[in-house]
Amino acid sequence: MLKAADQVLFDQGIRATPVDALLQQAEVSAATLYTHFGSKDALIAEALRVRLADWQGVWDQHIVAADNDMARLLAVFDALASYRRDKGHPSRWCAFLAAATELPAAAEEISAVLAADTDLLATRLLHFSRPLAGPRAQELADEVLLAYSGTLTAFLRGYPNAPIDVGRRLAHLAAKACRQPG
Amino acid sequence: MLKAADQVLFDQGIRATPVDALLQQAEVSAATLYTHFGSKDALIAEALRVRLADWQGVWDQHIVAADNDMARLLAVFDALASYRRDKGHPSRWCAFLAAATELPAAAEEISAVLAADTDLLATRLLHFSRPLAGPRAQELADEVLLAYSGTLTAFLRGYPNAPIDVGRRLAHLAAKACRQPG
DNA sequence: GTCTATAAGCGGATAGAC
DNA sequence: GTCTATCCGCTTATAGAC
Repeated sequence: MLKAADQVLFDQGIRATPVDALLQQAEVSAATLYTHFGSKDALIAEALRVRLADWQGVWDQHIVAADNDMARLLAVFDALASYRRDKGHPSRWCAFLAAATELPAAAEEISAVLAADTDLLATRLLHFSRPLAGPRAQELADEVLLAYSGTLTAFLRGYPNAPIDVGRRLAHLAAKACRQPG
Repeated sequence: MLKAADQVLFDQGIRATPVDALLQQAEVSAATLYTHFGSKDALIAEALRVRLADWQGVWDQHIVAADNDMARLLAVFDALASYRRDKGHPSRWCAFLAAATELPAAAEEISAVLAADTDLLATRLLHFSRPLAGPRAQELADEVLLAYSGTLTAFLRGYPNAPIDVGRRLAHLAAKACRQPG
């Protein structure tokens, strides 16, 4: 059920997907969904929570595998590539940003996950920016987050090609600039 | 009517806004909307076309005002700041990207405007990248487009603060790097 | 717990008068 | 061309049997 929801909701669109489509995909019946989750919104929230946990796990692996400060900062781009590659059904772009756009008056339960995603990004990128940029760590973290968000949005836009490479390049430049001010 | 549509659709959300809300905002009646536009989708498409034309005009002004190659490339960020400042009701982020997310199976009329926006960005940024980056112009244009998209998405994410400054900084770095390879 | 069938409400669109 | 009133379909959610 959750797997089906993740696949269809974030590929076809959250609001564009009627509950019936989820039921059909999961091969269960309406009553089952509503006894387990209570509402479509609650199902969305749960699917987002699962997704955030999965994504964090993939990112963790790439951080552990990185062997220097620069690689740890840029691991977020490698993790994104892995996450999308390993997932059978890659979402159209970013499920969290899609939810923010499609559900502007989302239930607290939903917006909390979006905030958690942004917070995870901001916190980790700042952490990994410190050894590279010292006092300019916040500046660097902001730049990398922007490059990362730009990469995600490039999937939605369909342009440019190979957005992960472009975003990674941008982040790399930003990191080098903070080491060599001017 | 179009002004009301632009304000409400792209601030409250396209799908989240019922036709009734647009009618109330514009102080007209349902029949009026449907005789003039034919459908909600057609109204959305027209609002997007108007918005693209306005945006292009603002960008034009900032290009003309720029007095060197670097300023012309970065004018897109100044134009974005102007556009949002001068608009009474700034949209939540980018109307075109919002439409792409909210209407995944959009009518051709709508997706054409999105394609036109991306095309305008890609074409102009490549044009202004040439004098700065020469053979690496495409590379630079991709990077600036990514930084620009990241800036827009930062409005949706609510983070980082001052996204236009961050995006502009990234684009500037990318341009400098193309002038000084390595 | 899961199914079938159905209720309740909303949103987009239209009919017909003026 | 605009309004009032209304229709129709879709979507979410529930009731009641098994």
